[in-house]
Amino acid sequence: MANDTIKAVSEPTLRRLPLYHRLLKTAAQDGLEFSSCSFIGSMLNVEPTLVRKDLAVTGIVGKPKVGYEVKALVDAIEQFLGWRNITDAFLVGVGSLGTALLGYEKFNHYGFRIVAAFDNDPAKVGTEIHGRQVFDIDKLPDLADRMHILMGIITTPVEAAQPTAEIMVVSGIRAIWNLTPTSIKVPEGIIVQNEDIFASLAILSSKLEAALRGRPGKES
Amino acid sequence: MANDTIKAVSEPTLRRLPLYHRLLKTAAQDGLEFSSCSFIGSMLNVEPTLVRKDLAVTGIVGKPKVGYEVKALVDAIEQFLGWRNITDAFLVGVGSLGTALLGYEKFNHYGFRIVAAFDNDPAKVGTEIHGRQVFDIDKLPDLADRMHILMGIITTPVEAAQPTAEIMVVSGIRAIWNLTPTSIKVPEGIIVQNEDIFASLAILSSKLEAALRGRPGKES
DNA sequence: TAGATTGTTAATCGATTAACAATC
DNA sequence: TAGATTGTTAATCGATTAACAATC
Repeated sequence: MANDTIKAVSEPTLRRLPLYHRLLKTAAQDGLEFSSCSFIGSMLNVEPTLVRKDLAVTGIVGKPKVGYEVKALVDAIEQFLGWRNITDAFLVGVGSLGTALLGYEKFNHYGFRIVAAFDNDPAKVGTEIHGRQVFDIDKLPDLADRMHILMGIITTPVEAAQPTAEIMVVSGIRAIWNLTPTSIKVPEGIIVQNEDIFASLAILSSKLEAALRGRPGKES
Repeated sequence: MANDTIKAVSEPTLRRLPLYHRLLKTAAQDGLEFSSCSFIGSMLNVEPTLVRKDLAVTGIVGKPKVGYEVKALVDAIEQFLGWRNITDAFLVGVGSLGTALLGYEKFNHYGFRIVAAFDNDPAKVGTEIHGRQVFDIDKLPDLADRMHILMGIITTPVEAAQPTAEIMVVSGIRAIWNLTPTSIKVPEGIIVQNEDIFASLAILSSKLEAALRGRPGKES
């Protein structure tokens, strides 16, 4: 693989890969050895050609008339998505969502392990949640440095998101998963993934509104 | 369709509207009366023209040289997204994420109110979480019918998502917010919004993997 | 082989960006 | 008025879909 020919993978593709992975992993457990793009596509409502293009990024090649080897494909997707190399992460903001995430046992299947939590609430500092200690936010830079932490998760209230991100960045953290409903600003080279569940809710809300009452402001 | 003048609003637009709303609401509280698209765009890293096109869906018109009236815009976005008409919703699956959602006080700012929760775990049924009672899942159809519930939220384990959706559909629920990492199948006319936080995580994971190992990623 | 399925190139579709006329 | 900003139409860009040759 010549480096200059490799193209950046599109975000839609990255969003579909976990869907393929889940389907194929289940199928593998049920004994399926080979799978075609049409099968995958029909199960997930994705065009077979698109499936083929998505799978191409993993480097796996299929066999005409047979399809792809399911186990190899599952492995290749995991490898591609970085799920095989567990990255230690810090979580900041031990509210209800932060606590929920700390309770997710399966996080390490996705390449992550939350190793410590942080908060600025003295009542929470010093406690332990799902086996992880809660530290004062002031301790983050030193601990991140000593533990070589590269990933941070923000589950603070919205107004604390930006300051938290800045603390993370100066502490050497290079990838931030931001679960607050705001988009944070970071220097060049820092990877940020904003996950705004209220934006998702807005879509549902809007569609229901449209279905029940029709669009406001556009009298027909 | 025919000569229907109402065009469907694109999903990217629907995702940006809450961002504009939040910015403008804060700005209004700070005393800002008028705002231009360039201001909004520069704050949120969105092209001014795109902001203008997005805002057009709300029906609000701006004044050349002045911009848009902030308060009117905030109201119009809320109206458009359906945040002004509170919809009662049922939540199924009282795990860590479900509990976290039940704790969100601000849900009604987004047009929702979770009025009851359901689970199939006898240990949870009969308890109360953040002021909402937990019922057995078998009680859902009857209660949904009597309370005219139109919206359902699924926070069950992944394998229970599809059966739960089917119960919701036969109970008259018309919009489903699915927070499990699987895409559920529903009949024509039912609105579904899948919110897969692990897909978001996959993107972050993949980008970090790319950055650490030299595969070209898509920096934001 | 014959035919299903892959891998790849071309066409289409939709969203974003650019250009520009209207207007306060 | 002059100029900033809107609203709208055209150009661009990128992702999806269609077409088709290669191949097991």
